[in-house]
Amino acid sequence: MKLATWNVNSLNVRLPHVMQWLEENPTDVLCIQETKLTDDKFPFAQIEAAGYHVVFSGQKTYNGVAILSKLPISDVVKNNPLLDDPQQRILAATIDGMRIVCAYVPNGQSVDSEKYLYKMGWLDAFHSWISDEAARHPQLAVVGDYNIAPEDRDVHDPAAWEGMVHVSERERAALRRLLDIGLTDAFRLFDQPEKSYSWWDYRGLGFRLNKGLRIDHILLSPALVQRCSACVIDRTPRKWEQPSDHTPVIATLD
DNA sequence: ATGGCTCGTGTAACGAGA
Repeated sequence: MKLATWNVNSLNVRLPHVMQWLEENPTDVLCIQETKLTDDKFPFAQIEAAGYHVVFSGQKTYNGVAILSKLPISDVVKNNPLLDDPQQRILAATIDGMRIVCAYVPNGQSVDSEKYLYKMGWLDAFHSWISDEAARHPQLAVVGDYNIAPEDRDVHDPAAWEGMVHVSERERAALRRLLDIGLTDAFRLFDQPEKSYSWWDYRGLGFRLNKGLRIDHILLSPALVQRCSACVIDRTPRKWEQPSDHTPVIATLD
């Protein structure tokens, strides 16, 4: 089965891209971030017509997450029960015996901002909750837009980005703590092309010059690592007209 | 060089994203 994550930067704008991408790339579970839609405006009918079950949790203007699945979805949890967070950034569900967590980690804006403190506190609570989920669910996948580039090789210009939000040591340490629970970055299970990124700035020819960051991740528990035979980033939809600034990451689980 | 582009909101700029 194929499990994918994609920050679509407005599902209202990107629904045609999602539909086209799913047609061309048979995917069993797709986790979406930044739907930017209240639940009453979520386009569930179009998605169901394409043969998917779907659950979603959104709000006005910002954030919002969804899980699309060919197989039925059960035991849905919205948000981290350990954090009182008005922002809709987390959706967890059980599909085909796997526990799937779809997460949109806060951006953080800049290391000296209030939003950075919110990001760090959010990640701390996320770690506590995911520890519980890992203990409860041997087959666990924690996927989404982490807004953290794990290592310098995940950054197009590490010198220019040193200490900045998305690459700061505190953020990287928070991500390593998640891995220390027993999760593995599926992308690094395999040989990958150099300069592989999942996000490129809209400005300044970011994509054409491959000035990107790898900040979208699929983290797998040991039982799912055993099943994982591939993990790739699909740059194709970033080349389409009016693209999201992120592009899908896909893991194959046998 | 602090901009560069794209969203939603709401119908003009502005905040946010990364």
